[in-house]
Amino acid sequence: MPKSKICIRKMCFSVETVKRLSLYLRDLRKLAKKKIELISSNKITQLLNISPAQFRKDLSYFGEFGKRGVGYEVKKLIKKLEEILGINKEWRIAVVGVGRLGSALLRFEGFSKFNIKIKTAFDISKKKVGKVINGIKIEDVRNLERVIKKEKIKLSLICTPPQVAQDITNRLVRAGIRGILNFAPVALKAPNNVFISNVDMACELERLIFLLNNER
Amino acid sequence: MPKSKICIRKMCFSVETVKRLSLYLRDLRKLAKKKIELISSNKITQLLNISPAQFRKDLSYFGEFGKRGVGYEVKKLIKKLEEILGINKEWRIAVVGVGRLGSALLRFEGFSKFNIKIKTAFDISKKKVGKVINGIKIEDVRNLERVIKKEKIKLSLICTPPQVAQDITNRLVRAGIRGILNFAPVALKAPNNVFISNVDMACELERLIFLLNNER
DNA sequence: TACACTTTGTGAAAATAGGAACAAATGCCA
DNA sequence: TGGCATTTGTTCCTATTTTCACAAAGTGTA
Repeated sequence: MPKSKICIRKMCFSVETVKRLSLYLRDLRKLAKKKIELISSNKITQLLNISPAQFRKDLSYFGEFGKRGVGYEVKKLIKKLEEILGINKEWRIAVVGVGRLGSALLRFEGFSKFNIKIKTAFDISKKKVGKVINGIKIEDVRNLERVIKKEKIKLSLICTPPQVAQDITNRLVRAGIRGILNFAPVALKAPNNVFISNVDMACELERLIFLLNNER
Repeated sequence: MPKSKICIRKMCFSVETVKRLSLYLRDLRKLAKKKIELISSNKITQLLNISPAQFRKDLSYFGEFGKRGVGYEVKKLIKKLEEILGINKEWRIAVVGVGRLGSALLRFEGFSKFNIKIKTAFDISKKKVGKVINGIKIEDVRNLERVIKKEKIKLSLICTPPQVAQDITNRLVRAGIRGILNFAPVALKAPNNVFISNVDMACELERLIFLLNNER
């Protein structure tokens, strides 16, 4: 499988670049909080374990944001990154599966920083349907297609058991979803124009165990 | 920063290889459940969006596990992968921070598949300390070092607010922890001999938003 | 203005990862 | 047994990613 590449402005870069942009943005926000106005590529990458050249090259795909001999204006760069990432406008998302993880996510306040608003949630259990968590009403999963279409939601989190995740994916795609963040431990299939990203605790833990187990 | 590499048996491979091993293992277990005894590199990678050559190369770092003209014995390969990953023996871990995510993890049954046992949990809140969730007693975070050392725990999950995650990391390292799975949205610093892995919802979501925002 | 310092942006080089392709090994069937 | 069909393990080549290194551009000072 070829690594996915992204091409805009006649240049191509990898998804890794995009992930790093998020990291930069997070650190820049911290700096802004500390009232730091100017930062060099050297300083900002010291904390992140990324090389300064990488930082500069990542940004270079999108334009010139620094001033030679000076560095980068923190506030300005934050604005630019928010623009590049697309989080300068609100994104409404759905959560499918209101188990322990799903309900933790419904209550998670951190999303608003990225202009993400959980608009609706779905579950199959009679007990949960109709309940309201953190202002979000839990809908019957049978109405998934209808609600997603009506609300024109384009992004969804999947927090269901792995056995039903693929079925949910198919239904989400049919309903017009274009991006899925999958927490279920299963590799999902979807058309090429639907982006899937996996949060996989198992893999990460196993990686750590492998490393501890294979030292020296 | 150079990409981290792992070298054993005179060969070097990337952490990506290790992550893929986890994916292979997961699929092999599914096949075993379906009573499938033999599988080819072609078949198993079809589901995973990985090339057969990649699969074979990943395995080749650790030995020869297939039979030419035939394929791989599912059960045998599962055993081998468990051995390679180090999950053939029990790993006891700690969870620091019993908020919504932390308590969801304490109740998560999926760990046992990887021979992972949450041995202890820590929190700062008086309300939570002493409570037992899913058989796991919540300890006062002030006793972190003592308990970790006494129980000889080597792996920990961090589910605290980001502001305290670095301080917790420092204390865990002092107590002898060798691997950390970090859920807090912050880049943690630790000595080179301590492995850190991040589960970063924010980055993943931002990546999806970027992709949706930059189509065509 | 001249000169010494910084720091960016970027083309070129180095390092890394991925994939095609094929010899070697195995099974099957006539 | 011989020939054909599979499929692995591995080499070599290609593509991608990261880093190096330096010109260009800006600041500060005398």
